Amino acid sequence: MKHGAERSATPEPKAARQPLRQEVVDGVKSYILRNKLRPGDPLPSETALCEALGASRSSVREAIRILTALDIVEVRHGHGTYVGRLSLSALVESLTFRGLLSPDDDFQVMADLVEVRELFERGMADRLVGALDEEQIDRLQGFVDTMCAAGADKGHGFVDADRSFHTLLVAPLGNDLIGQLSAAFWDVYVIVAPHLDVFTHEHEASTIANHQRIVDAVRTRDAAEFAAALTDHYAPVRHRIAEARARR
Amino acid sequence: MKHGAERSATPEPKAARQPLRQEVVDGVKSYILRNKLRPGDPLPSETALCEALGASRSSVREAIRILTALDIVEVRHGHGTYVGRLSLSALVESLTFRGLLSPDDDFQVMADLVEVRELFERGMADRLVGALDEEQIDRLQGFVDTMCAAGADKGHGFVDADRSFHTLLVAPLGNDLIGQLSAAFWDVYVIVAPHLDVFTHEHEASTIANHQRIVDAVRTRDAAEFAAALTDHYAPVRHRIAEARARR
DNA sequence: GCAAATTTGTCCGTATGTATC
DNA sequence: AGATACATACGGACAAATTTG
Repeated sequence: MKHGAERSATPEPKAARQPLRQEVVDGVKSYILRNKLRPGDPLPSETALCEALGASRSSVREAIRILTALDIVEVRHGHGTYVGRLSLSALVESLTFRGLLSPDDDFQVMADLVEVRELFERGMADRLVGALDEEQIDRLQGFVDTMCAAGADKGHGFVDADRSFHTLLVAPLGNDLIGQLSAAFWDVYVIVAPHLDVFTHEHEASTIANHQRIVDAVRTRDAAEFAAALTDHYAPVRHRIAEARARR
Repeated sequence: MKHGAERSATPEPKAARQPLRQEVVDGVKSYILRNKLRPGDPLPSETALCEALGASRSSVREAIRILTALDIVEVRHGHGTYVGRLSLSALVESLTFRGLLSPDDDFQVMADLVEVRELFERGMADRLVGALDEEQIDRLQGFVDTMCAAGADKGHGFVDADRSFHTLLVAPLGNDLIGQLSAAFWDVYVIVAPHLDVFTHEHEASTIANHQRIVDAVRTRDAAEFAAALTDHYAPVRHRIAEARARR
């Protein structure tokens, strides 16, 4: 025997042994938890992890790749490895690929996605119209104005403002998960839609008008009007998806 | 020069070049999309991918690790690599770690999680009481009966039935994403809660009673009672989290 | 600005464990 | 049981990026 001579701690003669890289994954996770590290904190170098965990550099590197895919660690070339931001980037990548893969009725993924976003905002309508303060409403108005001015920008400014608008809209709930999920789904939609002939920038004027209506409803604290405005905002999106689906 | 002699396709003299393994990641993704593969379909072996994409085993293997973390590919030792199931397993791992990492008020993650699950079910109450057919309601009742009988089982049968109950509850929406997110959040909760001294198996009797009430409300197609039953079901969970938070 | 040191990125060769036929 | 194909793991070497003296 030359390589995997001993697994030191646990021989595990019969039980199905997990790959060594998985032990490294767990080891790095434990290290972060044990030392109560925060996103951005430095981690030991690859060589240090090798001798600390008793694995070769290949195994350590593969483990690090897994952890980076989950945004649990972050690597900077020639600099070092650090604790990641724990974002939902893995969800975005996973859902994006799922959206691109589906063969015939792939649009179901997109429809589901938009429906959840609408559910977040409509389901929290009562709390939102009460929780948004004047300063936040002004910022919402600012994003609407930006969308108006971004007609020539060909998308960049427009979609960014749209994303910021909906992110800020659910922010005062105090539920970070909802905000991050909403943003993640928005990202997936923007990436996948162009590949499916779902035209997003067709009716910019009406999209802006609907956003304006949402702002007005929030400003007057009218929950019913707020919910109605959301319905009218998402209906065209739903319609465009159904339209593209019918084209196949 | 010996190793990175040529990047064949794109020299990219000035632009910030991405790591080779990322090109392999994109290459495998493109391969799956190009050939319209489905979950379970076989992928080329590592050596085949090496010459096809012009990369070494190390780079290919690291790329595969990234793709397995996202459940885009699945590897069976000594057998081969296949298209993965595209589940939300990465979300579960990511959120679980986030839940375990938080320093002082980590319970916010758990509270957010439960709130989203409740939002899914309460926000869709109207549609759910209409969409669930008799056969599905009978199966819901079956899970409640299982929870009753699983008192001695010490959790295993109990939690499984609980998971199945809520998964089936949102299934008739026809929105797979909601079902998978709901299940993923449930998994995270079950994994993280024990580490935070959130006692889940304390009031089994009342938990079962609340599930029974949900079933009864669905059977009589009473949306208001259904929503009320959900509130009473989730209130204790929320309370237990707040209770554990107060203990610190 | 330069050179050295540190750290990650990539490659190769080889040996081992695992599953299929 | 043997043969084959495949993934797993090791160790060493060099390339590229970054920081620092």
